[in-house]
Amino acid sequence: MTASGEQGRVTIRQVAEHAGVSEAAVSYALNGRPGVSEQTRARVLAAARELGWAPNIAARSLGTAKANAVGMVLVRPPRVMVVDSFLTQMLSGVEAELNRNDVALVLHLVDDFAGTIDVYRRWYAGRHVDGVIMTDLRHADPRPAALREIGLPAAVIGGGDPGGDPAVDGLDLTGLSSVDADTAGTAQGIVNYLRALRHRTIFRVAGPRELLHTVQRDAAYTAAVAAAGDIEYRCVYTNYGAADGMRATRELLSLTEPPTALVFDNDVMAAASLKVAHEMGLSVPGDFSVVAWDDSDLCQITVPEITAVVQVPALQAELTARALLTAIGGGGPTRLTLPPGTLTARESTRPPRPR
Amino acid sequence: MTASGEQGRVTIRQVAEHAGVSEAAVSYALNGRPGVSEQTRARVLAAARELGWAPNIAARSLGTAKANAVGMVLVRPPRVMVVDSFLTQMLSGVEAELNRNDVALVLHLVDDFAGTIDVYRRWYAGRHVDGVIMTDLRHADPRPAALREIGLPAAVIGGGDPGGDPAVDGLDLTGLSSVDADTAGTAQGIVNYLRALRHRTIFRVAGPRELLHTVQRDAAYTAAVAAAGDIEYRCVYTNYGAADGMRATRELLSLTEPPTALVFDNDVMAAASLKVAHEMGLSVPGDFSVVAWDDSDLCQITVPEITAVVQVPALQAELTARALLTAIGGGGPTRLTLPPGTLTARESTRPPRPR
DNA sequence: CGGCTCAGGTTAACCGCTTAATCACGCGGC
DNA sequence: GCCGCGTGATTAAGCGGTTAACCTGAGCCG
Repeated sequence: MTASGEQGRVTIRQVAEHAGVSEAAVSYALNGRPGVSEQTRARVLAAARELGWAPNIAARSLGTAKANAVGMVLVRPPRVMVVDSFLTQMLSGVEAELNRNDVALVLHLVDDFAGTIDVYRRWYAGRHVDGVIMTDLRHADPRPAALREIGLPAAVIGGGDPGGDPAVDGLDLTGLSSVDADTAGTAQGIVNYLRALRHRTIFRVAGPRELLHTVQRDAAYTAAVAAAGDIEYRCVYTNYGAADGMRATRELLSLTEPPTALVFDNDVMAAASLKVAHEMGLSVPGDFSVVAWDDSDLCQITVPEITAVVQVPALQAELTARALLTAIGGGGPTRLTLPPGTLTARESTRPPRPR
Repeated sequence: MTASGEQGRVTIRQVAEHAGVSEAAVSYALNGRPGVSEQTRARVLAAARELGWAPNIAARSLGTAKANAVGMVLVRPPRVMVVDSFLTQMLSGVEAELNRNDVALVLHLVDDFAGTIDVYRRWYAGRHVDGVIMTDLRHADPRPAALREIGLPAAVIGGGDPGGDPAVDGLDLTGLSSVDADTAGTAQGIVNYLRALRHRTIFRVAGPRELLHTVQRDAAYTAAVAAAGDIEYRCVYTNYGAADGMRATRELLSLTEPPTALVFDNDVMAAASLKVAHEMGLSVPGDFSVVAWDDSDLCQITVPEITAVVQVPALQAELTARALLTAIGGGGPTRLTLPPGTLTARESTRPPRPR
């Protein structure tokens, strides 16, 4: 702290001179390794602090063959609004864990999904990162297999419920870590809630079908509806965007047998549905109820406020990062499931109008 | 591509053997440097491709004393929704430019603003990055001076209009690069637009006062209003959040002399104001008009749709990244101003009700 | 034909840190 | 009194590139 801003960074050598020991001793001392007495260790530490030394990570990486960094490749454009909020929460969670372990986060945006694997390959070959974190797993996603082939440790945020059938998902997560929310539980919660309000026709506006995320929810809803036994369920897929949400909502509400409740895979589409209701002269929750899976401020600035499920992506991401670090450290892969999201009832849900 | 997944990465040495030349020749060839014939260069390149070689960045960094990376430190939590969208757009822009130059982006989130400078210091000392990109400059922000002292090249997204008075802003941007939008022009555009609609009382719900961003807009609006000469202007500061926006809106609309138009520093607050209008039994744009500075999907899913100013943060960020790379490369600092944002008129603005 | 130049290559030092191998030395045991 | 041993240190060999300095031979000139 004292001596910064000088030309030429402080190296271990200067610390060694200053403390009157060899460079190796400094290295041992600074890394908390045996081989030096507590006394010299203290002297070295003092010297390092005094000179404002910080390890040259390039040198360290070269020596240890570890990058002390993990990478994330995102596909540009990062979809839409909500997802932005999701993204920042995830980054926040990931970083929380990485910081704790002095591991850096390298971010990379690619234009097309296909480019992702090339980046992984380069990262591996160049020892750029020690592992990667993935999100937005897709149906038949080539990344898990590629990473296994490359030999790069990886963890995935929302990787799929344990027990997800590889044959169905088109992917094999062997060897990868993953942390997922309890999709089945959440869907059940939503269905039960609406059913308790006496809704029997629940339609869903989902995300893109390619996303594993969506497919998982498909399965979860289907199961929940089947368990209830007396509910009519139906689903259309979208791209998560506001315009998509509006189109889908219009379509579903125009059916001869319209639903009494609409559930959305994100908050933006749920909010957009209110505009459609307005257009069509319908009232929410008078004519139909609305539930959003994924909460945000947005759900509270609409009229009516939207009933939503609260998830904690930051925590999920944090645990994923932890799992990755364990895997990098040689521990086996972790497979974790978080408790279901909790539903916050607001103004957009109510028993259906008796007919 | 062919030979990946083998144990032990491919080094320059193996490429050299494979091509039948020395390691140095390989280095020259791969870096497009003179010293090898076109013929051997081609042979080396072929060998490298065939073996799937990629430079070990640690080794390269150590040799060249360049990290080939730039860093961004963000303060957690990343404020709110909109800003999330801003963030992703910025990252997208930054990455676009960095990718083009094979420079990595290192992201770091800190809990308190104060920690930022320590990170910069460590990054510099450890040659972690060659430069940093800043956002959200504050009044009396300590970062520019610190970076200058440390000697780390830096560029700031939205750094302040050239001509901004250091004495006023409490900061000195000497030596730093910055790319800003034409705040003055944008404010003028908004004021002119509303004035043309015959609004004479325009109140503003602004962001946090600590942000330079907000202060710049203060100056811009004040100037625009002064130029018009016949407008009553007034401003309250918030934290950008939906709740803040609602509170501020309520406050301003409850004045004995309420405004006929409200301008907001972001889209979330503008959207939230519609809810307040609803609460108070007022109509938009019947009772007052609404303009958002910063556009997003959000402005199009509300009823009425919100008139907004479109900015291009991605471009701004991209140019900032470019400026940083130039600075790192030894070029002088760049100071750039982008054209004003363009106003998109939607349903939330209309001439005021004659009284 | 000797010597100079220059393109095309090679050798080896170095970047800063890690770590295996080595060493000095004091001490207890036989 | 000598040997073996453990402790606390040092020495030196990499890690995988970059690059200054040096070498070699062909081409050219006077």
